[in-house]
Amino acid sequence: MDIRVRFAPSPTGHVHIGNIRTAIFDWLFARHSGGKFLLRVEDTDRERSTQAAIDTLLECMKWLGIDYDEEIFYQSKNAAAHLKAAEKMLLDGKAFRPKVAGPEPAPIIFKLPWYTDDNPDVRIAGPAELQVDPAAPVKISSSGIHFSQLNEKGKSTERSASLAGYHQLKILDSTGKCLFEIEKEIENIFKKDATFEIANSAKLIFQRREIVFKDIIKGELAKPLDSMKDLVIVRGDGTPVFHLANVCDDVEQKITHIVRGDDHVENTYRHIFLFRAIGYPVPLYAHLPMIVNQSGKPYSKRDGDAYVGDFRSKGYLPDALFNYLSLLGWSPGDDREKMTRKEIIDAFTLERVKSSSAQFDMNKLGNMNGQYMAEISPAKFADEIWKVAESQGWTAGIDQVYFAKVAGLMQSRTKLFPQVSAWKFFFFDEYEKDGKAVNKFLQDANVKSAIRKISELIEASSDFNIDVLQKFIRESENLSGIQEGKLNQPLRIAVTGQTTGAGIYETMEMLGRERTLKRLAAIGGN
RNA sequence: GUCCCCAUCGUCUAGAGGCCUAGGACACCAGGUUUUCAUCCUGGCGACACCGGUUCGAAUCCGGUUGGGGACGCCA
Repeated sequence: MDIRVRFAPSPTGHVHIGNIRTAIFDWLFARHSGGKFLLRVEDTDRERSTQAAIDTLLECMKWLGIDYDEEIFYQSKNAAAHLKAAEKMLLDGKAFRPKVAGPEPAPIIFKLPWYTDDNPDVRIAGPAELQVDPAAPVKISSSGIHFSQLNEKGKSTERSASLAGYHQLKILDSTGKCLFEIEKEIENIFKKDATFEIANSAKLIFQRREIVFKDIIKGELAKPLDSMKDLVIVRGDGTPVFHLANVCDDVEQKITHIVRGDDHVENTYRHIFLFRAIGYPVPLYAHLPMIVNQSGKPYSKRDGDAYVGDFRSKGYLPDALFNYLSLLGWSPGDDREKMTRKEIIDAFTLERVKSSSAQFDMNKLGNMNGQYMAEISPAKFADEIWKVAESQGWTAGIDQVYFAKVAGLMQSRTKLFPQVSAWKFFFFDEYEKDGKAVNKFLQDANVKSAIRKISELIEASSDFNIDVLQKFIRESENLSGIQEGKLNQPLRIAVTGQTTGAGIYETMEMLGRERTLKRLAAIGGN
């Protein structure tokens, strides 16, 4: 079989981390199996769909290296086919237009089929009974069954469902007397539009049927038909509804496997009927567990970090994010975590996807990103980080060769590209200083005089390199009675304004004699 | 409320009835390397939600309880 899967986002906002994870799993499955990965933009909600959202989606996919096969399929362009399918169902008696009061046109409603003997997805679950509120009549018509149930506290709640779930229905009153038998009236209901209102109903007994499918990830999933309703497939205004469009397009695109978030499980039960009604084999399903945020809640608009673009602008590497996301709800089965794209593709199977939800962990992503960062070649690192500095707008007049040297010094302690902004002290005399650290380390008179001594030693020397700098610092420490090494941190703050960074001797050497002396003089005083 | 789903360290996970005294990773703690910082190395802390059942044997199978999530639109 030629495997064909699709990623079908609706472009109504930014792509968030859950969406893109779905795309990643779809893509991984397609690439692993040698099938096709198709992109379908579900833009039937014309009011909320925007071109900007489509653009950012495409950009995020490209950034993460998720490529797609064939042309992008725009759902809105296939509306005619959706409507045609609905008309056909109307003609075949699989759908109907309810009578509506008022001038607005009626929608088209798909009717869950009454006769399901030839439908392998429907099975008999056994006899069932439901207590109903005798105060409210049970209403039965071609548009379904309507009744009220009493809860423990005696509160009455209304329910309606498709007739399809109520085979062999008998309605009994409180004495057990049968008031209605559905099999006797079913022809009248469907062919002659007969309606019934049965007062004093106390109990419904019927043969329960359920719709079943085998999910590749979750295993066998079933839902009783008596808890399902017929569904609108075309709105009163004549536009197709998601369910119809989605299924028609899957048929159109010859989709064989549907891999999507498990918030769609309930839709699947209905879509299976739609596939059958259209006469297309039901695809195989795999429902992915959700990703929840760091508080364990589903992602919502409030989770600023959820947008894929944010990860990019914060400096995360696409390969790191991809790798991390692939491990959310899936694992190769051994202890590997950091894996190349190819290793992930080779190891990926839907059967190994977990069925419980996974919590997003920034710490782990950060660690993963660090591992990828450490692998970047110095040249590429210098190149990438230059671009970031450029976008931060402070590269004018900076020598790129010198910049590359600084990058080489700083690479091992850079976790995220935007941290480059802390390097300005290498290039400018104006830079941010950590005021607290200055107060803490540079107030002591003895330290100041020791720093002054170092300046003198540097000035008197013709050499300026790591070795002599280290020697001078030790010498000054000894002269001032300061423990060896204790001058390092004050010096760092004096020349960089920061408490962290590369080795202090290397940093001073990189800065050069002139700048170093100038900054030391500003502290030690002369 | 009804229906559906889920449940192993704080987090991501390994685990297909005996290889489990439950393994790995992140985080955390301690020590070491780096005369700073980061990296790195070593060690430590730390979980089968609960109750029953099946079995010689259960994290694993079954039932129930609890907890969490999802779906119940002329949104997608």
